[in-house]
Amino acid sequence: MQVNASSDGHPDLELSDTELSEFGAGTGLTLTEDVRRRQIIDATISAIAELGYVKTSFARIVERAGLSSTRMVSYHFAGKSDLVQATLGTIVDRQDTFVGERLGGEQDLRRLLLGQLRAEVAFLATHPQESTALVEIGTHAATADDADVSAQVVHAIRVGRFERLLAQGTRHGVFRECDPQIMALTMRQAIDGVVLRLRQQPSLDLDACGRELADLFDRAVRAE
Amino acid sequence: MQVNASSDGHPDLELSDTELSEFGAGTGLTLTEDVRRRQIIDATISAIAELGYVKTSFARIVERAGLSSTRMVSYHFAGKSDLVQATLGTIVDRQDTFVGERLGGEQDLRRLLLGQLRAEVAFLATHPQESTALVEIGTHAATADDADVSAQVVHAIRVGRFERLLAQGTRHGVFRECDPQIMALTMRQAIDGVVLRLRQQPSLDLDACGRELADLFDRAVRAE
Amino acid sequence: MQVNASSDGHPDLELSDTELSEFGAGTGLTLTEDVRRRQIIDATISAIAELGYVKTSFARIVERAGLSSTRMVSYHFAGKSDLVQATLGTIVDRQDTFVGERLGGEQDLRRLLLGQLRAEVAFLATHPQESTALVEIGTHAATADDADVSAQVVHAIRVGRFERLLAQGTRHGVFRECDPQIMALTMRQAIDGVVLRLRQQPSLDLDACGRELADLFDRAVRAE
Amino acid sequence: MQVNASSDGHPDLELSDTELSEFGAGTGLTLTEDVRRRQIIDATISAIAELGYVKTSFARIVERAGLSSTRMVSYHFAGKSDLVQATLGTIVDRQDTFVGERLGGEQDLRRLLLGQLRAEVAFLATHPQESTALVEIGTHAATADDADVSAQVVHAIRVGRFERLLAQGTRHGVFRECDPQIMALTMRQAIDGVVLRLRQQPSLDLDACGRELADLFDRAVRAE
DNA sequence: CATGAATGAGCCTTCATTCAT
DNA sequence: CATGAATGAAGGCTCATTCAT
Repeated sequence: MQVNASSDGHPDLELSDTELSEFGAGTGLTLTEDVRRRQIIDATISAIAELGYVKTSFARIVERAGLSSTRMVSYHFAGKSDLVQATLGTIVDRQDTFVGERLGGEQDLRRLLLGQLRAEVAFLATHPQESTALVEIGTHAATADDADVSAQVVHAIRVGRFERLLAQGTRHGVFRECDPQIMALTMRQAIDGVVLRLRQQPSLDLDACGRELADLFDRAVRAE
Repeated sequence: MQVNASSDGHPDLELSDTELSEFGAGTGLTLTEDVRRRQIIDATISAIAELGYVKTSFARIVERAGLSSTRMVSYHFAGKSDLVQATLGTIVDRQDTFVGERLGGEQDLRRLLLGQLRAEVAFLATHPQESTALVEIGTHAATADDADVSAQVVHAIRVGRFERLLAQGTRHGVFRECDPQIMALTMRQAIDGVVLRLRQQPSLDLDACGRELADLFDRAVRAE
Repeated sequence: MQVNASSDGHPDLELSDTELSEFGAGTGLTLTEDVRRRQIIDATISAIAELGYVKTSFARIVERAGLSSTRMVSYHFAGKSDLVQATLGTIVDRQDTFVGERLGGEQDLRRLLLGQLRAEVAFLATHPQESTALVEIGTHAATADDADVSAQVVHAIRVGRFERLLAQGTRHGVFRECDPQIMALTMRQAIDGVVLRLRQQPSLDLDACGRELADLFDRAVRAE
Repeated sequence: MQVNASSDGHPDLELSDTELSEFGAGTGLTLTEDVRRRQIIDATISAIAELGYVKTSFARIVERAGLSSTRMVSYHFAGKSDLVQATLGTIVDRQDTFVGERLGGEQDLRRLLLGQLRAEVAFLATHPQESTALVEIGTHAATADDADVSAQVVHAIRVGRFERLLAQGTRHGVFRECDPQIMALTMRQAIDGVVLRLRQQPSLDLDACGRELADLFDRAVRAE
């Protein structure tokens, strides 16, 4: 994955889906993933999901992974930044796989957009920890210059797909004229809002949420 | 701002909005309690906005306020939690005042809802630091059980108004049937998304954003 | 009261009962005691009794006294040391008065010694806070060179009486030959032990304790 | 030392008594965990003995141990509480060993009781720092609810043995009928009193003290 | 007689990282 | 491949005291 390389016009948020799904592999991981790395990453996901990004430290991670010392983490990852990046990549991969299976070879742009929305909410239902961790990482990446992962990257990954679908749909007359950046961002934020809500209200009916959001944005984008 | 109600007027932050910001750095003067608190709160807002919630410490705050030691902060506030709470209250007050002036005595529910949306985006244009800090505080309040401010409180403040307007509008047939919780949450998240976006793209046309969001949600909620 | 001046032979622990009871007055207090000082001292006693010497700070004291700021304490007392000294004096005065009334004009040395023992335990029953605070102050005075009150002074006050009675009794053949220092110290510690025990076992039968201790030391000191 | 039982053998302090005290200051060497812990504990004992419990901080401890930073302490111990607990355990172990050697296989209850008394005073003569630190820890454990070590535990350790010997002796008719709690507590306090006294009067003849106390309690408990 | 404001030093703890095997 | 040991920096907080009215 190359963050700054893009195939066509848009400023700096253009990453093909193929490139994006390679994100998790960037540090040398292959299909025969290092078991230790995976163990640590899973512990990181659970820690971030349950403690929040801020309270997640090497100490908390090794506790969950049942490792002997924090040295284990810094041995397998270059640093905190690297660990977060790898964790982010892993989550994105899993979500991509999940969503990809759901969408199949769907070609209709409208069904593709709304399907993406609902699939991401469905992913939240089956992978609450990954989803929560993803939002946490995204949120904190946005904060500081020396953040552990680039805000640009996370944003591109998480908003880009919606943006491309919208722009394409508008060009084909499927969707009305609108600012795809704002609309995509709102979609992203809407899903993340559900993630946040789920924390305070674990009984939340996610299926209904998915339908509600799909309906909401269907009305918001459809050509008149 | 009152935490449990929808009306205005925060218990201990009722200072007039006259300018106090010129009380600057390291004068050595002993200021009156209220002025000092305000000075510290303003430094806190700017610190959170620029550094993010996590990197904002007493040390960073006193640097910005030009105070002698971090002791100054813990002298005027019971603790970090108290400071954050007071900061939150101050920001919400300022936003309430701003939005209140914009909306005037507007009675029409639709114009009230869309006006609230656009006014909050307008507030972001004139008060970017307050807006950013507000999102940061809200985000981190959602994280941990022992957060400095209650997630419930922040959520109620920031989402409640939209939710009430939506429920009311639906009852009166102005808006279509929809889940007011999800819709209100999405509005909240949409605005916060713009705040986040502004950080990476300071040239963002906020006026256009406001219109875009108003249009988006107008389509999403209007009775058919 | 003059700590170092003594009327007769023993090294540095000789203070007449009269001198001792003036201890509390040494800082200018008269019968028409300053109300504020008394208020602060009482708050100090209760704080030390309930929180322990270590956790007792100006902040805790003003809380209990309902005063506005710690400045109130440092205004009425030269410093922490002065406050502790005055508190110690007040407690010793109260105990002296209590014990004095109990012993009346008793002349018999054995009854005087055992009566002192039992009276001090009785004081503990009616004045648990004063007693606890007294032990706390005594204990912590013994610790460091720059302690708030001189260990010598506290020791002289609290052990001296027993020592003099013992020495006198031995001279008159009422008590057996023994080291009056060790014996007096043990008496002091025995009573203090009851104070400590009372904390963990508030249901303790203090009357029985008093009898038990009196019996114990009666056997320990009586001439054979 | 086992907290809940009367026998010996502390769970994690079973290091042999071979001399390790020459592992001195700032060698820069990385020592094995156990040795480092012992070094820190010894520094803690000396600090508490000389400065008192209250003034003993991580900073004072690392000074004495010649370590580079306070981080060294929190690296080897879970926290202050853990350090105090380990220190307490170490001291009790040393005293148990010392007293055990002195008493040998003594079976006679009276000689066992008085021997215990004298052996503890003898321990004070050879291990003044341990003894002083022990009293300091015990005193401060008794104070607050969130003390570093439980008052119950310390009391059980330090008074329990006397109490059991007394109860047993009374059952066998060796000692008179008396309240074993009060009597044991008084013995404990008597020995602690000598510890306190030694601070102010280092020339104290501890051998004489031991004899005096043994005589005192022999008279106090013997069957008539 | 009383008060508010300010202060520097110290506390224990947690952090991610580096140095050695 | 794995580990133990060590580290400096920073965190929020409490302390008794002093400076001004």
